[in-house]
Amino acid sequence: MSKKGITARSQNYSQWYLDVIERAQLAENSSVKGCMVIKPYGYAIWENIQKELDKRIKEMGVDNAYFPLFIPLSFLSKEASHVKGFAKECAVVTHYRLKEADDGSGVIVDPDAKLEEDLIVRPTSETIMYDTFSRWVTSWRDLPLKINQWANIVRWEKRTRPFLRTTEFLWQEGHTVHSTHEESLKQVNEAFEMYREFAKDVLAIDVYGGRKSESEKFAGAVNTYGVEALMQDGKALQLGTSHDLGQNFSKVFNIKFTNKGGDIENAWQTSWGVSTRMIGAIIMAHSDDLGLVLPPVIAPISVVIIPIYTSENKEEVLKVSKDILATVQTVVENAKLDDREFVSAGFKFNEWEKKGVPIRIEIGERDLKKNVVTVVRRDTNERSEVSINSLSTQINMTLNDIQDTLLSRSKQRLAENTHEILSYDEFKKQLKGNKGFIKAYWCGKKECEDAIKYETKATTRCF
RNA sequence: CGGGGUGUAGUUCAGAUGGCUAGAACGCUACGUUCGGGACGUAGAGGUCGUCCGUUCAAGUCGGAUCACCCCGACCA
Repeated sequence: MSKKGITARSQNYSQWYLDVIERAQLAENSSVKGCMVIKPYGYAIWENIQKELDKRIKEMGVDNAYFPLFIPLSFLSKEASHVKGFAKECAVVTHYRLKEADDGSGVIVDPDAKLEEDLIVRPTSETIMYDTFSRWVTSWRDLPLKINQWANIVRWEKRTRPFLRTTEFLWQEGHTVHSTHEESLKQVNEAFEMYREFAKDVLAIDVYGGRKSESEKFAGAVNTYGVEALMQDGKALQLGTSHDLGQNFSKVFNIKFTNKGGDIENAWQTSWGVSTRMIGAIIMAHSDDLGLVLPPVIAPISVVIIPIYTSENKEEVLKVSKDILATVQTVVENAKLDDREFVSAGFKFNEWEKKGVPIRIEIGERDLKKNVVTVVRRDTNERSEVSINSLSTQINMTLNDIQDTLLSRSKQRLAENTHEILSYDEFKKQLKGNKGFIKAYWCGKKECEDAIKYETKATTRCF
């Protein structure tokens, strides 16, 4: 056992999850209850997720924009089921100026300037965006309108969990407006497929996708399609959702356009999003008892080089290490040489292991003699000696292989937990008290034959 | 909102039945020796024991109140 070990998964999965976050320095609790501080290393992962996702969003013809953090309370109330779903978790701003106490003590006391209309802090941006869209859309020529925003949102959940459910979190929300339902449905599917592929190609997580049940669909949507991943403890986690909003919002926010024939119609809409919860999914899908394991595509550092030297050969080892860094950087930009002094090599091994760096290269006396370097891959912890000549190609291959290995593990896990097709009643019975395995059911209705419904408690239960 | 728990150093915690001039580990600072799996030595810095009130010659320790946080439920598109 190491000095400050991480709790084993088998012992306490929930504690293991928290330990990995702490030891990998991804995030920590803040002074504000339910809100976490995302530390530089954790944020770097988010930035890589953003980079990869933003590219794919733009490929769908979607533009980025930014809308206000505050939403007039009356906006939220316009769509009946929407307000019903979100009201309970909204933070509300009722006053706008603090004032100093009259006694001159400088103490700040409660404000007395009451807002004319209360503002809520956005729990999602449908309403504030669609109010704007109603002015942007007047003709069929304005459609489709496709907008995405990267933002923070606030949902006052009673219980929180780092990355999985926090009071404030970061996400991306796409909102589109179309002239026909057929076209908006296509968009719902396109976003859904984008998430599915993103999970596989970038996060190396195989997902189960399908239509969410009536009770789990988005408040205000006609239908919600979700992608769910299976974690190592056998529980499911919702990664992303894509909503068919029908005309529910366009009717109450007056998003209307004049069609080619000169008639005025309500538009058809979609919305879809993924959040920082994906970082939680990466942790739970890939990591082990030694710490974080990151898929190379989103690892902030994909190769770390650790020189091992004594006072006698320090100069030489450092020089070779710098050369190796240059070599590795010809194939991966984000390689790093850890040349910190007064920190032992063993400490460095441990630290980068906890942080999930996919490949570690060790360079010491033994390697120099043989003209090789020692390469250790994080996913399997296998060590091998690689000659310096073939290093760059070897690194490239290994990174690809790590990404593939993580995905195939994830695939296997999902396959082993085969979805059972059950009657709705049987499904409900089994779900009750269950850990939250993904289980699919067919409600028996003809119109549902093509989209088997599924439900999971993963997003509604903490572990 | 129910049930349980905890507030003592930067962090994690120890301090039965009141006697404290409040400790440990890790972390931190300085110097030196180290460096193939979390190094070591020496010297240091660091605290109104969550807050308020009470009991007592004496409170980290006992009582009351209050605040905060954590866990288990309930709730959670």
